[in-house]
Amino acid sequence: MKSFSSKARSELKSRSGPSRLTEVAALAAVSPATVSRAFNAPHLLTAETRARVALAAQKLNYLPDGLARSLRRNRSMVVGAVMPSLRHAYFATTVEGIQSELTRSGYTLLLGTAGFDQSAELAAVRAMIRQGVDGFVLVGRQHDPELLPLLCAREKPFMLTWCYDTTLPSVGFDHRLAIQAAVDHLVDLGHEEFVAVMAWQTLDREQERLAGIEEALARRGMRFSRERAIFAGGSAPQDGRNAFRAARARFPQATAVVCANDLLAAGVLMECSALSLSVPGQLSVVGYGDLDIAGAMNPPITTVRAPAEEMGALATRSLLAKLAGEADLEHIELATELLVRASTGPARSL
Amino acid sequence: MKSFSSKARSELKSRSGPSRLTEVAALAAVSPATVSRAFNAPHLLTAETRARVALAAQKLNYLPDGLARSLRRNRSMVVGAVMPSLRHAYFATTVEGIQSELTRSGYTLLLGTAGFDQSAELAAVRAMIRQGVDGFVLVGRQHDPELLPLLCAREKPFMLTWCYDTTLPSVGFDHRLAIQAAVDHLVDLGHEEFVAVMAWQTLDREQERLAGIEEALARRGMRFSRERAIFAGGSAPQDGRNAFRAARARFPQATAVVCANDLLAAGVLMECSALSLSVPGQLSVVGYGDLDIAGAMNPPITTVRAPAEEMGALATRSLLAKLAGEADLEHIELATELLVRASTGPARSL
DNA sequence: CCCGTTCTTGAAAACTGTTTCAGTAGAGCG
DNA sequence: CGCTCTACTGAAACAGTTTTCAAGAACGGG
Repeated sequence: MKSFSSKARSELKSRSGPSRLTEVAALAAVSPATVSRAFNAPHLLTAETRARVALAAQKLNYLPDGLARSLRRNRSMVVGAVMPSLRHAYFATTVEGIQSELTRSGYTLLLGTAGFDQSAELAAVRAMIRQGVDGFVLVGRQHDPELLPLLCAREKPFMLTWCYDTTLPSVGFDHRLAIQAAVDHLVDLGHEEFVAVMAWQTLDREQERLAGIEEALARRGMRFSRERAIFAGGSAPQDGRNAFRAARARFPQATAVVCANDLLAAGVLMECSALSLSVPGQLSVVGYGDLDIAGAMNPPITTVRAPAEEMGALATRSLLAKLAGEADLEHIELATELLVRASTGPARSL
Repeated sequence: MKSFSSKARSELKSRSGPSRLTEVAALAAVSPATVSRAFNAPHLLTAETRARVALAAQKLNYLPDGLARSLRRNRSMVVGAVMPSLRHAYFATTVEGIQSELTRSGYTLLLGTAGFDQSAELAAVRAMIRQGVDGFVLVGRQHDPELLPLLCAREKPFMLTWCYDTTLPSVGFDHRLAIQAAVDHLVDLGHEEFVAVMAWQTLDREQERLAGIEEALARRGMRFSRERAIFAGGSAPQDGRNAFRAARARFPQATAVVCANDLLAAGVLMECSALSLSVPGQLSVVGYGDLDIAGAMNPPITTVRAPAEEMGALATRSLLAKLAGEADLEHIELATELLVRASTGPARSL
């Protein structure tokens, strides 16, 4: 005991903070290498040594320093995700999916938000590379031109979510097909005059949706002119409300409104209620994304369910597989589902 | 040129990955120390050396390794946040507040979700400590008993959000006062028979709200029995709907419903609409939190605005100040605001 | 011209684990 | 008993920075 106390005193050198590997080693009377093995390759040690180390570690409340370990191993067990925003439940839900999959495998999440700004996204990715993340989960196909080269140069595997692409590792769904289900549904109900309420003009996903609307109508022999798409410049209910007012001013005869997301659709419904327009009696409205709000409105909104959480989870699983050196699906296409609710009905007879 | 190429070749040793500090040093023909200074204390160098290093770094596409730097500096420029969930816009918004404040100061965010489970929260914090985060932003007052001792032992500063406490570093508001504003409003409208629709029985915030309801009524000479609080066991609209159905079965004469959050309130409204109960004609409903959904419902829900983003931002600012060694406010109390909308009205005459 | 400053730079130690390599002890076998 | 083989452990190198200390250069004052 005496030998220990003197040893410990010389080791401690008045250090007070959290304990180091070497202190555990000293207390357990083994070499640092052995302590390291006790944590990383216990099968290499005698049961007795292992127990001694475990006891010492516990006594000192030892937590290995992940930075040092990551530095040496060149592996940090952290993955980075950059989302446009968390205000929209869409992406927040995707983050939940990422999280749950990561913690299952002992990984941690470094999160950034970039607010639909490509250079902010690039900056976030750079910062994360410096922090040594092992891989990335990103959103969408549109990025700063420097982004993908950077990821390649640093050999950081990544997965894209919210888009399906055969040339890039991605998990998503076809925004075109998804919205076409909604449009088809409206056409089946006899609608002929459409307007669209979209969020951001510059976003690729929005453009795809728009193309989807055009295509679906074209297939049924109708024409959708791009003027009939109003860009709200935001995706809060109030934006939808304003956009719909503008749309209605220009196309009063429209009987069907296709919205780029459920918040916009909720705004449209609010305006309808203010105008005493009956939904679906006089006007049918479809949303996109299946937020809580869609089911809660009165009437509940017909919408397309986007597999937000699944995308996060599957992207992460695929990424982790890649990190583990296993081959895994790189291009995953998920299905969407049209949820027919009470905001859509037969076209009013004119 | 010849001397460089041979030098470079010997340096490179067939390494192909991203470049190191020493490689930059070699290319710029200076010592590693100088390169380090070029990044961290440029004023110590001649303009000429600085330029040479900058050029070399750019040529090699050099990004400093944050892990090594953090290890040496004992400072990672990462802060950790553990939220109960991101599905609820409340906490997602708080994360946004944290994020924006962090990026402003060059910090990065390590995010965890713990789903209202204290041991999961503890595990997340442990993992983050291993990853070397500099400090924490957490939610609420209730934690695993080991959590705070752990943070103290590791000398990790932290801030609590969504609670106001004079003994712990925290930024929040008084849940009691907040809900009392709503209750007072209802009493002013002549309501006497209350029920409450709450989410989780075990949550401290819920208990405070409940206490707030009791107190507000007591001050006005009324008594609120705890049986009149129904715990939905969740906070989706559907949970609120079910809970309200149960509440109504037991207290059919109630004219006012106080909900612990807006999603629950939305559910209550849905059930009312299904029962053809007019709101606010026959029943007044108040929510809590000012989610999008509250303003979008029909009628829009009277609710108490919770400063979710501000809490995140202020907590972060205070944390960063502490990390910078500056003293800063440790106990910040924010105000809430009652948003009177159309879901509340005079008590129906019995 | 010499000495004390000040400025700029480099050498080497440090940060904390991991991993390779080599060595020791014990077991098994002839 | 000696040899080989295996199982376990330790010494030392290593990961990529930062930082301390000291040395050399330049410079001004006396």
